[in-house]
Amino acid sequence: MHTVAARAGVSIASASRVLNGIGGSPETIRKVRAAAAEVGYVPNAIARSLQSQRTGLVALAVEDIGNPVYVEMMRAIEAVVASSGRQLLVHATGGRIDNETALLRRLANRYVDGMIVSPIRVTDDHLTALVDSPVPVVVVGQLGADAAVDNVRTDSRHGVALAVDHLVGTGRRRIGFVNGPLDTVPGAARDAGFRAALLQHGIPLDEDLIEVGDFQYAAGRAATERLLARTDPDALVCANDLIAVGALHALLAAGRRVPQDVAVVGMDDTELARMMFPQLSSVSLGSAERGRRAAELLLQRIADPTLPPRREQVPPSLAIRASSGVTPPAPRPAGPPTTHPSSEGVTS
Amino acid sequence: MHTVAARAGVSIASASRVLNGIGGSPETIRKVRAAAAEVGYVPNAIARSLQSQRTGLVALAVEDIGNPVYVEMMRAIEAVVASSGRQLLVHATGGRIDNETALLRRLANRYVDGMIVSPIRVTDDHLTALVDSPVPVVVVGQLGADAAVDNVRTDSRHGVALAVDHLVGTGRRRIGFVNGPLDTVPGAARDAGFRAALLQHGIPLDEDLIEVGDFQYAAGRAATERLLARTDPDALVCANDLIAVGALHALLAAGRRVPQDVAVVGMDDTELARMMFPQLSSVSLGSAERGRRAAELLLQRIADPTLPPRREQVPPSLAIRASSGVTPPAPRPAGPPTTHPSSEGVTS
DNA sequence: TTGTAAGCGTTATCAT
DNA sequence: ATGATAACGCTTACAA
Repeated sequence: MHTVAARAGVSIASASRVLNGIGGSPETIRKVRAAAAEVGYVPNAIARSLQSQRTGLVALAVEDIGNPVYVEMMRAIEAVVASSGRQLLVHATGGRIDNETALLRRLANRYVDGMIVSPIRVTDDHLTALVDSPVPVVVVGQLGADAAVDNVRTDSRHGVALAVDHLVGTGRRRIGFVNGPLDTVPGAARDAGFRAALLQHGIPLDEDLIEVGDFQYAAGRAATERLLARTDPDALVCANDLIAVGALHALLAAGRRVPQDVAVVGMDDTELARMMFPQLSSVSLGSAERGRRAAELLLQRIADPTLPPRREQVPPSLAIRASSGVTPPAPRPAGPPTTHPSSEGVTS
Repeated sequence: MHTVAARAGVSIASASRVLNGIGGSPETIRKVRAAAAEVGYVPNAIARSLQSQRTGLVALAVEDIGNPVYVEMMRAIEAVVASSGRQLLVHATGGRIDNETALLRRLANRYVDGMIVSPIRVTDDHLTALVDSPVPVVVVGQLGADAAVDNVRTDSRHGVALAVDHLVGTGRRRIGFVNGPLDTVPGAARDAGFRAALLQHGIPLDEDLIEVGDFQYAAGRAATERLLARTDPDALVCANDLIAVGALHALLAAGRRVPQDVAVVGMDDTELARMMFPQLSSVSLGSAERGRRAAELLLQRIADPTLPPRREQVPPSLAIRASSGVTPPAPRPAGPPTTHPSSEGVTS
């Protein structure tokens, strides 16, 4: 900038004005533009931000970008964020809470105009960092009732209940549950939901039917193998779709037919559920909708930081597909996946 | 900072020193720390970066985070980047080139210490932006031979040839090709590779056997449906794994058995290929390895910007699985997916 | 319209 | 060890 101004023979202020398109005589504009082009001037966004107190950047922190549920959430967020002229940056924390806190510290210190965070583990320390963030933060996921942060959640306990209701309603009684880690917020909520749902139906709890792994494909498969080695379920509720796909593999490898011998229901209702054979029934937790709302809350708060903390809730719903259908499916799936899965109902 | 210094009754410089852990008498340290805690001081990273000329951030721009190949690449990059104490931010461009250029302009202007970009379309304008970037940039993907940018590539033409060789070698003759858009770099390269490979084997080209869509699941399915409506292939090469999954659905829906009637080979060899029934053969383009190398090149260049432009190449390889096996598979897959797919060879 | 100068929030240099 | 003071690169009153 200094160089450009000198080269154009004008003051640094005039150069700045021209480069920002405000004012300047035709002659000045010409000279400055020429000088800028000659030296290949590119503005330093950091310096500009120091002055303007904004960056035009918004960040999203999730545990695992490999999980399609976060991809869907990200897409919904991106659409909203882009409409405000900002750009979205995503960071995968890998579930390492120190990493997440570090990110929060670094990014929230003004590198971005705001953040959306979807933590699966949340400590006090972490919560403090969220609340004290210098830039607006919106949390997607369960949070203590009194946390003073904008928050969009779903009711995953109810989501699990939907799955159990459906399975019980179609005659299943030995219902297994393949969950993620219990020290995570979603893992704990789903565990509680599963136990409550069985109780609701008067089905005695058999701990052998509950198995825990990570929220990932390989872990889901391994967990299901352990479960099958010791007991014999007629249905499996899985804490997310990645686990459900792993369970499907384990079941088929063990010679079980799905859904005839064992029905499978996943959670998150991602594209992955529709990609499988048989297509997976899955509980939608409204991830895209939660993302969209979180982004809107964030934009509102960026516009007006004095807003009181808000909380929104998106209800779960169940998409029933072949993996838990009551009619025996053909050896191979009958048709291509539909674009709008929830339109498929159970046929009985 | 100003406030903290005043409150502690010391100069702004002393406060800065204490907060950065350099020097200060015990008494000063105590006072400053106390003052900082009282007012809830958080450093402004933007201001710090203006001074230090670094942010500790590295960005990765890819077309579509929903594509598992980019997830794998991202994980490899993240591992390297994290080892340098930096954090990785990802941006999905959605293939919109203006978006990518805009991102480049914004981020590369010092918001990040460096960028890795994997463009699927590249215009002159775009290339200029890459070359002129104020911060180090590494490109993953094909680029003009003379582009003065660090570049990690694979040979996707050869990758397609591997697939065709394998199919021809197992007796297939009517080999179809479901590609992505021809106006993308990978789409064009794969198209050329397919045509060259057929020629190599003396198989006459039948344009009916070639179909084009997007690099996505739904597009792959639709493209395959169009192809099946007009001709009758005994094998299908797909330009990536998402397309291959779509093709699998279209084939099964049309009553074709895989691999007995139609063999299917995907590309990218992502986790998705191992998740399907039957498991998909796929050409690995070494995405994780390319990511890892790109990250290393970037760190080197950040450390020494005077380095000459470098170019590295990662060879493709073929993982053969059930979808193109010559032995008729069981109605259901025989076993669970293996962690290391390339160890599975064809059995005949 | 144009130039001077005062920030934006830090860090770093240099006397003291 | 500490305190002025000058950067860092830019924007923006305010005067001229």
